[in-house]
Amino acid sequence: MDSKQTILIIDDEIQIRRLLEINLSSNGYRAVEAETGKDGCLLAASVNPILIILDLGLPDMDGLEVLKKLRDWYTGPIIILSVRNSEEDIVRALDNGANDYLTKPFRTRELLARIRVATHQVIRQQDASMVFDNLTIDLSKHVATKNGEIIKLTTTEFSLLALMAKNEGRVLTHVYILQEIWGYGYTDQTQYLRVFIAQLRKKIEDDPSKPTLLITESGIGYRFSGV
Amino acid sequence: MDSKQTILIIDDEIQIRRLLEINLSSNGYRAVEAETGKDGCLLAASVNPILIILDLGLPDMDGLEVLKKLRDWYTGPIIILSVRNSEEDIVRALDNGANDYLTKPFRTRELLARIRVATHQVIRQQDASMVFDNLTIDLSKHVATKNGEIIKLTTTEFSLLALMAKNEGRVLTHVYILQEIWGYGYTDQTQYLRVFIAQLRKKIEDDPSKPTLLITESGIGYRFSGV
DNA sequence: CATTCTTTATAAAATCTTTATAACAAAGCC
DNA sequence: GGCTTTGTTATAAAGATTTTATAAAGAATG
Repeated sequence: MDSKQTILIIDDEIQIRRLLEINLSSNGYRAVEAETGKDGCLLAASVNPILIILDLGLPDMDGLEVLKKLRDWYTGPIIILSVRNSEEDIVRALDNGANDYLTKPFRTRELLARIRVATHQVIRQQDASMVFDNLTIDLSKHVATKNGEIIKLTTTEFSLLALMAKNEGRVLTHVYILQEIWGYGYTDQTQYLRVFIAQLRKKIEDDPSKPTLLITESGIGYRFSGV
Repeated sequence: MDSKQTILIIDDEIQIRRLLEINLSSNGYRAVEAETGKDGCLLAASVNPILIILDLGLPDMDGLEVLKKLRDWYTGPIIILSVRNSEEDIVRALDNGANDYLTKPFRTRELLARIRVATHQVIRQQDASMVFDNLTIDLSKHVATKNGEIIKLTTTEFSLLALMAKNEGRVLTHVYILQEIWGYGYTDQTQYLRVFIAQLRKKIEDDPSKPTLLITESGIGYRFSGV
């Protein structure tokens, strides 16, 4: 259940990328790198990073153009890393959507602190709430309610319910669910799953003996039905 | 009261204040000035500025202390302006709630651009006072009351309560709370948290053994329930 | 010195894992 | 059809493990 936060680095200097990669990954982030502005824009769309570090001196296109292009859709923080030190460059970058501006050579620990500041202040609201009839599941608040009342769910129960609900209508196999919730070593522990499905049904079904939300697909797995 | 947005300057150098005042007011802001940390904290509470510019080298108290004091309740952006240029100072300020850090001498247009960035991205929390049934929490006055009577809370206790209440209904993980209250080096000191939650419950819950405000989410963290 | 924070110890509670057993359904056989 | 066999699922409950609550002692702070 590991989900490291991804930071995208757009810089053509291999040394800078290497340095950043080491520092970011040792601080719990996952670093994804792009050498050109074009690649950077494409990667940003596919990896959905929590933050982008952008060099202004790219070989293929002007950094400011990359910044504007990213800002067309990307709402997360963008930190500029550049050798350009003129006030004009800085002001222009900041006024075009950059959240911060550091000049090269930069200090690693300061950059990390500025990354913390930038990622902290943004409230990233994925549309994290799902509603099914009288059942709601709020992924960001980590809370589920039935008929308006909070249902007490353990960590594993909540993860399982969330996984099922996120795949509403789709049959998920035992193996798939076990992998997602318990991990790779547990794919043959079908009994765990049975126990937890029964547990969940007791908590969310109107009549646990006649489940309408967590449907058994015999021989295959389970399906969440939101109707 | 005019409609201009107020920026609070806390700096003991009259030249800096004069310079900032001219630049800010010619850019549509209203500048309010304080010479000491103490005055700054008081003024911040009374004028409710959209942004605070804080010098770290104040005569009466350490700038970092002022920053921490402000951050107990002030949720708007704080930009540090300081002659101190060491990485350690910068990182410490940023990790203690500063949104940006500029070294003196600074460039006016860059500062203005950074002010624009900071004021744009922050979603301002207006209400400095929160009411839950018979419990009230006043962030700016730094006071909590229960059934009208003031509850004596230590700094850490108050910060913890305020953090929980600000995120009412949301489950906050141990790690998140520890980071917010104690800082980055304390994410595995879950025991601290337990001790302080127990302490708080004794003070704010009707029956500490059956908490209704500070709810345990076993294996995850805690949740504040304002109902 | 009093207050607050940190650390330790231990009891209690909650959760997860494992086992046991019952229920059910489909398939094959007499 | 009725019966057994076989494979699958449901559920309760015991045991093991993890997590939490709380008091209290020690350290630091002012």
